[in-house]
Amino acid sequence: MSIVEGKVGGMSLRHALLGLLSDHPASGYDLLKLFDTSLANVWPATQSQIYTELTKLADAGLITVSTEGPRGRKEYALTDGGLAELRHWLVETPPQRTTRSDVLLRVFFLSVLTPAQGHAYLAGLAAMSAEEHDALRALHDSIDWDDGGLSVHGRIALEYGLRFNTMRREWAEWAAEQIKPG
Amino acid sequence: MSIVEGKVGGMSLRHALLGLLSDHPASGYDLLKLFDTSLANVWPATQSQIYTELTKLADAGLITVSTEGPRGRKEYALTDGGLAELRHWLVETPPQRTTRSDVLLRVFFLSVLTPAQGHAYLAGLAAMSAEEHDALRALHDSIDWDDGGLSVHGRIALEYGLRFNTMRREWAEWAAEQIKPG
DNA sequence: ACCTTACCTTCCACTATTGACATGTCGCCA
DNA sequence: TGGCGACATGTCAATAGTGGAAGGTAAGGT
Repeated sequence: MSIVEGKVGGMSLRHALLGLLSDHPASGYDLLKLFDTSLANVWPATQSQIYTELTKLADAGLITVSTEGPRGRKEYALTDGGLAELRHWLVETPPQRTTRSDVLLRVFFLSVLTPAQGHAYLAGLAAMSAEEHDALRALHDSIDWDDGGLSVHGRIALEYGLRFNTMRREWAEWAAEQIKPG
Repeated sequence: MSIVEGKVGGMSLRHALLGLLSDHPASGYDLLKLFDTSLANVWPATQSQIYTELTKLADAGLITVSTEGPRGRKEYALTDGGLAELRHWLVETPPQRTTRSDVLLRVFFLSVLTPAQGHAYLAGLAAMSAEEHDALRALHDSIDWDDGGLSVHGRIALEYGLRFNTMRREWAEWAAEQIKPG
């Protein structure tokens, strides 16, 4: 049974924070950085959201705070309760996928444009995706995989980015074929 | 610095509604159904959200309403302004991808479980994905593609679902390999 | 000393989204 | 007649997420 009250299913920001803290203690700022790098493609979050949630988490006893002076950095660490909550979320609550894709939604309605416009749009989309893909692959290639250069987390996130972008690119190309005039 | 500033933003529910209405007029209930079928994998929305947004859209003059009696069905139709807004959104506002994946986030933190638990979790995930994939493929195969059985929208949505699930399944299998004990 | 550049936290107003609850019409069938 | 299920809309409270503004600290260079 969950330690946290309330029956809401979502709240994954909370668990993302607990998950990051399960590795080692960190400040809000550290976590913010991690969200902007490792988790950017998986669960984006803003600064205001992170600090707010950290306060709630501390109030709920899932993490502890240690301050360095009255206005200084605060370091947060996972408590036993927090780890339990993280495990509970992982194994006992069903994943719910609510993927909202702005990009896909656009392509869905491309028929309101002229064929030329639609085609140009898709070409642009494919190019953008290809760029992202190349950038990711370059990053991927620059890492010495046998040297522990990246944690398993980072490696998985990277690979996910690669695969995700490959799919997006291929899909945009396929969609372009479907809408092509003639 | 960009010339165009001001509120850029999500608000894609609004455009999803405009897009659906660009095909033909419909009631809130009709749109609700469309969201539950065609758009379920692209931009999920609830009933309350849809009715609320339709009212706002009508207030903004982007759609018109025609009622059938005091408590009956209301039919909404796109205005010229609405179509212009839809086209504007498509061609002039940059797509912003904010994909939040509950599933991926979970896999990201699987290391807090025992290897056996983690492995079991991934196996379950892969199985779930495979089921969805099979269901989608069955649906796909049941359609007579040469008979106009599905609009280009529906076809694209279906194909997207297929590709998305294929990717999820393959990815889950790949991730299982990475975390496998030994 | 002054300035810049990280580092670090808090607060606020707003929009989006969820998950109920409430209400009513209509046609069908036992 | 009474109930059931599909059709259909409206409203609410609560939570999640966005996009800033506004601070304060600490270290290093000129």
